[in-house]
Amino acid sequence: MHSPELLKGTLQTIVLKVLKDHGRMYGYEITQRVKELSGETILLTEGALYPALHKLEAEGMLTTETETIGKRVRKYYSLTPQGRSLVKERVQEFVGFIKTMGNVLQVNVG
Amino acid sequence: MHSPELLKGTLQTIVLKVLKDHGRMYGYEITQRVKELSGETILLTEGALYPALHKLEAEGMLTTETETIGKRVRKYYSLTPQGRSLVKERVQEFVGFIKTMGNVLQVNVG
DNA sequence: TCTAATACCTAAATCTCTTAGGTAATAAGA
DNA sequence: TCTTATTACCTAAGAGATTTAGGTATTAGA
Repeated sequence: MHSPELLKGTLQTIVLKVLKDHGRMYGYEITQRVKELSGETILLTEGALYPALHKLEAEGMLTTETETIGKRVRKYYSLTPQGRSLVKERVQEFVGFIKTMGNVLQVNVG
Repeated sequence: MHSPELLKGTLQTIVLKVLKDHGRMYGYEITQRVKELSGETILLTEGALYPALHKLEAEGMLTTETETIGKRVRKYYSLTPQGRSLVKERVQEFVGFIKTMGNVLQVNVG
């Protein structure tokens, strides 16, 4: 597990990008996908994830559909057009930040 | 200016690394050096910097010497041996985090 | 002489996240 | 069949790092 401090501020970016690449996903699925992509080092906590999803939905970045599998309910999230723009923005922002940090820390981050 | 959210958790790493590369520095000098290295995009706030320096000093990572230039006081910070170890650790941690994020976001961060 | 820059500092508020709790269905193993 | 782990959603209190906003004072420049 990475120092959780570094993760701050990246949650939205991660969620949006994973949704863009994979399409329609539900909350629990997102945590599993991120866990896998990160080699078990990024373990999203539900206490952070669900409020983040709700916030993005309230802002019009995501839409939801509820599906019932057996008696269990799943809430699927998809990007809206606005959400798609936001992903690009956030990812670019992150890449820019990394380049800057590479200069400041004098390290190769490639 | 980068989204300040991304900066969270990186302040200590930045301060330590800049001190390692440049040697003995005072607070204001650190803000200016980081500003310069980052192409004016990382502007450390004093409200974050000074408490961070004090904390690192209290933890034995930094030592201080006060110097008076005219009537103005400067407080110089230097890394202790422990501080030197911490820099390596923090920078490695950051680089690892970036690599992981590269996988999660499917982007080239080099 | 007024403002900007240099130089230090603290404290309240803010924001994000962790921790810790709650509910419930399904799968797997003893 | 009983128990535990996993799946699946959620909220709220607390913690921690940073911003915002304030304070003091010297020096340089217009």
